[in-house]
Amino acid sequence: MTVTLADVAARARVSPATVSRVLNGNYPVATSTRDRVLRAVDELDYVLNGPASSLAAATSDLVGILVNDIADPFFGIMAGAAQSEIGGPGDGSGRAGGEKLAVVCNTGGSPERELTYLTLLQRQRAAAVVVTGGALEDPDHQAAMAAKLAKLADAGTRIVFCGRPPLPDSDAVAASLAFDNRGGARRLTEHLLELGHRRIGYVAGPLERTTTRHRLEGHREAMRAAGLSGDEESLTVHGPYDRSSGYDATCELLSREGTVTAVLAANDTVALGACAAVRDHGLRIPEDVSVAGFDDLPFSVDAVPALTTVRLPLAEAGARAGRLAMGKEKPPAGGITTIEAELMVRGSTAAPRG
Amino acid sequence: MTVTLADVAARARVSPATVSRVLNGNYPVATSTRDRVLRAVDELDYVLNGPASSLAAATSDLVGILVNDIADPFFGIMAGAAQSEIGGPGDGSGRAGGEKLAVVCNTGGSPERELTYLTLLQRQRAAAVVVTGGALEDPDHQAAMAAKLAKLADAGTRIVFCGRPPLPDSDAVAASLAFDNRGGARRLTEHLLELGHRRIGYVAGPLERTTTRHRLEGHREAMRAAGLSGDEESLTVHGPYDRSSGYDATCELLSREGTVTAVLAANDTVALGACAAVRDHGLRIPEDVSVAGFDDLPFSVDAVPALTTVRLPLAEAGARAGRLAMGKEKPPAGGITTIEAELMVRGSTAAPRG
DNA sequence: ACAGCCGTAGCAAGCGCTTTCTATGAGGGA
DNA sequence: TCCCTCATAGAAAGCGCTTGCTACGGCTGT
Repeated sequence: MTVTLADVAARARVSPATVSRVLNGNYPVATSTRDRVLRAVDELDYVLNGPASSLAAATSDLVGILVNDIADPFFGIMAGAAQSEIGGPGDGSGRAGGEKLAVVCNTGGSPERELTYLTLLQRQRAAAVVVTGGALEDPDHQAAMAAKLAKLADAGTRIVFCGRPPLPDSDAVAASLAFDNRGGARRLTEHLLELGHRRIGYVAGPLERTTTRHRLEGHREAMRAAGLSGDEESLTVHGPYDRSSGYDATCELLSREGTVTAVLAANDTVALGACAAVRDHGLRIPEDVSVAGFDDLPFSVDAVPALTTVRLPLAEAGARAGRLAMGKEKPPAGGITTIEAELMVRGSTAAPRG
Repeated sequence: MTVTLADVAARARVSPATVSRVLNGNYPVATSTRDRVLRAVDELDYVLNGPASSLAAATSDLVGILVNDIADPFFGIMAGAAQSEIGGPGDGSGRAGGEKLAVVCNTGGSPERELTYLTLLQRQRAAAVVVTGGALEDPDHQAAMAAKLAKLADAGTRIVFCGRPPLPDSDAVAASLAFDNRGGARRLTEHLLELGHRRIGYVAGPLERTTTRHRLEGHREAMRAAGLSGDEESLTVHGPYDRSSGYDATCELLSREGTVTAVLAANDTVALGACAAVRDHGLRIPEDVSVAGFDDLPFSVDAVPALTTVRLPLAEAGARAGRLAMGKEKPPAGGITTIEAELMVRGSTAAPRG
């Protein structure tokens, strides 16, 4: 029924070993032989049996990319960029050689699924894994991750973090690309402070995520530096990284006494919800309330008014992570790189009413 | 170095066969034996060798999801929904059993990559493949796809189309879920006509895609039914499914003589670009120009004004495709289902000025 | 002219698992 | 009491491929 290596060998009148070597192209094969084999492959429409070959060679061409939420462009952009660095052809080159199967796995932000996917990839003896997105700050989960990653690394899987802080005390991760969330949030807050804002609400992400904490810390650093550290608790609301969370949190912020003149959102999606809430309260942006986001996703420039935010070079980071995963690029010394975040000042922030 | 089935067997003092059976759970094993084996698995931290097991069983637990653009939430939402139906635990159930590895592959809209990914999945003997997104209308590519899919189906891979028109003359595809793009576009256009618009610009997607054609056809049907079929060519501009295409096309539309009073965009992302262009021309939405999108992506409701669009039940469709791929749900008779599109009238459309 | 090499190709031994077929022991019916 | 049956476990034959080692010519060097 299905064509095997042996069939190709028979048709090309060579041994299976030779066919294998032609296909893998790492052993000298005479040109005439090679041509004969290739022709046979073509004529029989032969497709290598991946499991068999992975078993025999003890390696596979699977590369996994873990994301928290595949419906969120934040991850989509990184994953897409990584995938194009990893994927076989289509990146311009010819047909032969390192055709990796780059696949993205959606954890939905769930720690169990994260671990499960890692196990599944371990099962498949994945060649590499790119883990994106902020980590959970639960020590148990961190330990479980570290253990799992160590095992993967042991088995020869190259591991790269992208947009995720490095794992402490672990040499399993070949390279970590972390965004400067803290610095970005600090600069964003400083921008607001310079405009004259003093009461700044902060709609934070879920409590137990590193990304959330770093951004919040950056924000508070700036506030503290300006001598404004009193109302931290009452001006911060936590919620998931989605629009409705931004809406609800902003409603709450606006209803508290001593109303804020600006709202900083955990990310651009949350900011969109915040904008809606501000408007539904009959307030104008930025005249009555300034709003800012984080990430600079493509839609942010199209918000009305355009969203002031912090740009994260998602595509570049993803591409770099892809290259690192493929071993096309050498990891930085120490394995850790911090990627700068750039403040994008646009129409949604202005001086508070005077 | 790495733990194998035999190691587990030795530790549990049973034969490898028994361990295998415990792990696959489809053969009677005494409870005491099972417990012993499970304990050994745990103690040794055993992880099944996927390739080996796929090779021996001639099946794998890989399920591929092909998308055109992973950075586009249109695909992200479908893929995410499909993936949660397919993925192992985390969907609430316990630990055992059908833990499939649902992975999404990003074709970037390139026909070659589409085919390449299909080959790669064929190599891995994927259990199922979900193909999303509109198809290319190139006969050569369609034929190549049909051939490739036939081979996959032959090898036992279940194939499901999601948001993609059925492949003619092929029984390789187990089920096709197609969106009613034509009907949606028709109703959207009718809405505009009822408001009194007569000169309606259409920013279409790339020429050679089924989605583009169907939406355009629906639009023109409605126009023709209203006796407005003269200016079709001059009122249509084609471009990719992205924001800048919407911007550029709308600029062009607005600069042509006999300016349009409404712009219909190929999808919501394009509509965002269209809105920006309208604004940059010093025109107001919807007072001067109405704008409408398609898909009803999450951000559309947050546009200002909120975007009139056509809702496609992406999550439902994706989930259903996932279930079909898993064989959890029986394919409809004939294998083809058309999914209705719902008109969402919001603030971005209104009657043209007087 | 002969030994030694290099360039190629084949042999055969697994890789780690699944699964068919067979073996064994404990009960139960006659 | 003996045989048959059911429940459970093991033996062993692959699944299709890779790769270390061996084999075989024809060349080169002396």
